[in-house]
Amino acid sequence: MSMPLASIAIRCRTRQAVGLRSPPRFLNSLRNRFFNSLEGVVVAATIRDIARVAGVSVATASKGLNGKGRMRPETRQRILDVARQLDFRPNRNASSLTTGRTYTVGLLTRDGYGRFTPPLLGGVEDALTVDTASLLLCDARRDAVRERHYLDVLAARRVDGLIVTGRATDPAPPLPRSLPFPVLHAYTTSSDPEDSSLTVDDEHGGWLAARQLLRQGCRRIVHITGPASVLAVRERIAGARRALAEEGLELPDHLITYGAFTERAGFAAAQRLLTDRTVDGIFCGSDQIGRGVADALGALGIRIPQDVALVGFDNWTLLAAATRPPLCSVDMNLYRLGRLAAESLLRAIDGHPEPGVRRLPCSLAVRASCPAPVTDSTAWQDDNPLVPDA
Amino acid sequence: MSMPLASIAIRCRTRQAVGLRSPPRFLNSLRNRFFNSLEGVVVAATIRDIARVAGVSVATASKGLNGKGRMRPETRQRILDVARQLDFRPNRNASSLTTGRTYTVGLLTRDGYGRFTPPLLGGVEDALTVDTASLLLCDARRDAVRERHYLDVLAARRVDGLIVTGRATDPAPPLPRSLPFPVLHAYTTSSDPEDSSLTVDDEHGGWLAARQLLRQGCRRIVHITGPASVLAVRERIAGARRALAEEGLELPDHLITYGAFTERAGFAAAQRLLTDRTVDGIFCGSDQIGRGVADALGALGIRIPQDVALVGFDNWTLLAAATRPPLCSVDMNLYRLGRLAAESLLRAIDGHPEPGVRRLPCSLAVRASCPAPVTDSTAWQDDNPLVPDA
DNA sequence: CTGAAAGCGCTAACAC
DNA sequence: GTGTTAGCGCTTTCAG
Repeated sequence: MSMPLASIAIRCRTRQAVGLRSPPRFLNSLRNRFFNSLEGVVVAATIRDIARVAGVSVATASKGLNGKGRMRPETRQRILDVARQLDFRPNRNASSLTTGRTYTVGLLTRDGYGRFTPPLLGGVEDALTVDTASLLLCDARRDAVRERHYLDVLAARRVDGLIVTGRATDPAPPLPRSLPFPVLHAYTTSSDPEDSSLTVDDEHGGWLAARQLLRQGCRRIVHITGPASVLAVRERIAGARRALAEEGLELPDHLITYGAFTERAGFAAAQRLLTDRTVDGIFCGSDQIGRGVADALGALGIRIPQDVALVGFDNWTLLAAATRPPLCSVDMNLYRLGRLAAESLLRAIDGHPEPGVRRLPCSLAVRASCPAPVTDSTAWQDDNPLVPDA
Repeated sequence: MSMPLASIAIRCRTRQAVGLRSPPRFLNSLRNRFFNSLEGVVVAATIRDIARVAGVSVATASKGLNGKGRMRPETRQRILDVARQLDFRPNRNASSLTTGRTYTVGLLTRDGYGRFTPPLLGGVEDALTVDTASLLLCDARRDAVRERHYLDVLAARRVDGLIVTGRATDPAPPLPRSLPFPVLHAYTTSSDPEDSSLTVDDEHGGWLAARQLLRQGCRRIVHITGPASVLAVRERIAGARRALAEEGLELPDHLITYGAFTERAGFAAAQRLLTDRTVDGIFCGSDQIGRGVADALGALGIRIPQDVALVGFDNWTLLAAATRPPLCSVDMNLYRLGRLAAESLLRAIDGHPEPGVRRLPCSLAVRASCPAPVTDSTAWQDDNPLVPDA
């Protein structure tokens, strides 16, 4: 019963090498079953081996292995035992031929592996493993040709679905329709409302940031942020205005500085703004800006948060925690976004697409630059093990 | 000749949904050929469709599509034309069944998607696309169970090879031998000398850093770095010592501060060290440390580089460029490392493994904190489009 | 130069 | 309960 697998006495390291020296017929039928091992080449067990050794038919072996159909418990057990002994690994490529499911989803990034995609990746992968699905990675950079190419590759591999990520939440031109798999846009969004997109609620993030400054007691709040051409920038402003309005305050245009999302820009803007010593709170459009602002305030001898409180955006721990003092920041919960995106895609694959754009709320990571305690559930939960941390 | 594909009049969005309502026999044979499109479900063309429409046999169609064998040029052309018209996409899972190659390689990271893996990813992917191979992503975190699980998954998917990355260059316990595919360790290394590893030459990096400080005219150089338990830390020290020795100088133990790779640690160490005002150069073990050091010097009124020159490590543009002044830094060329790792793996897949540990030289990104001109070819080439930049 | 036939590893419909 | 049979889409002999 525990009949060992044949171990062919050719010493070599790869299937390819074997393929080259193999006589036409004999080894050919074994072509994709070669394993390397210390003893040389070993042949991977197929379901036929299992069936033979377990003394059942191939069909029964299949059912036994997949827990399908009805059969005597001891038969099933025997099949499973044999499979374990022979170190059987069902060839998923073969099974997908008949089932039509590959349990593979593609991830197409238009952003390389910049700042936003990696945290997403972690969430996506975690959600997919539940369904034993795997992730196929495609980086289209910002190149339409590459993108087209990858879509072909993904189609050729018959992925069950696709997640698209990008560098901004702005609606991007949709992928070609009539793709042979459902698509879900994560972080980035599609301009076609029929598509499914899951992204960040930047309005909410802006609201959280401003409200935190208000709680800290700030009354004269200014905003230093990125280019106005970026949707997220405009939405965060809208959110901040809503928070201020709730207290009867305003964020007029002349108190907003648009620029780059960089430390340098933050530093320069802060120097300029702080000639007005009545400012008591700054909402920074990114942690990089926040970092530059903090440095500028430090240089000017302005105390944080006593004189001016600061809230950043992104909760990029590495940066926010190293700021002096540590930077309170809005977290976009990208890990969770990835997770939910993958779950939504799995539902779409199961025939329940969820078209339209959905936005996920942000949370707040309270730190010393604006330490007012957060009493409700918007506090940042550390469910993001994948943020590069220090 | 341009006979259109049948377009079944069932409106629905996914194969699954079709599968559910499909009568047993008829649609069953079409199970994995459903496509979505505006008109409803469309059936993907198979090689049989091509053959039929082109008026040849399946075998001929196959040869024609793959450019194999001999055949009349016009026959081949006809086949290709039909394939294009029918938007034919060969099912790679099916072909891998017969060829034994999946043109898929796995990437197993033990580091999540932290600091070092993403730049690597870009290089790996670029090298793989040349071979039309795809990347299957597996994040084992630091969990042995997950790792074991993923190895099974990869085996079940019959990947052609595997790249393993990790968070440090220290030799890690090898994967189980007798894996059914060749393995290449990138950045991380295997403690088994039979395995193939490609990593960074930290000794060279340390040498570059110290030599740059020497060129700047520094004579009393100190080193602030991470924990001594990290191999890279020790190797960089060895390299720095070699550079200093070339000038008859030394880097005695008491001028080395071990700590964490953080800004905070760099800041504190610099404050302590600079009570000794004869120090004129600091080699920082990471850009984070460098950043902290620069801030400390700034606070002490010490000018960079006039009073003290600074060289960092990692060339993490985001950090190094934002330092005041911008931080000169050693680049580990991770994009290139990824590229070369993938190329080496492809050779291993082709039967030419390259066992042992190979180390790739570093380069130097010269910036204002230590601006001595670099005359030779060790200057940092900007072939790393994937470093998150600003 | 082309095609018929066999087979890759696995699943599923249907008899027995 | 279990086995027989017929595929999935593609490649590869090998005979014509």
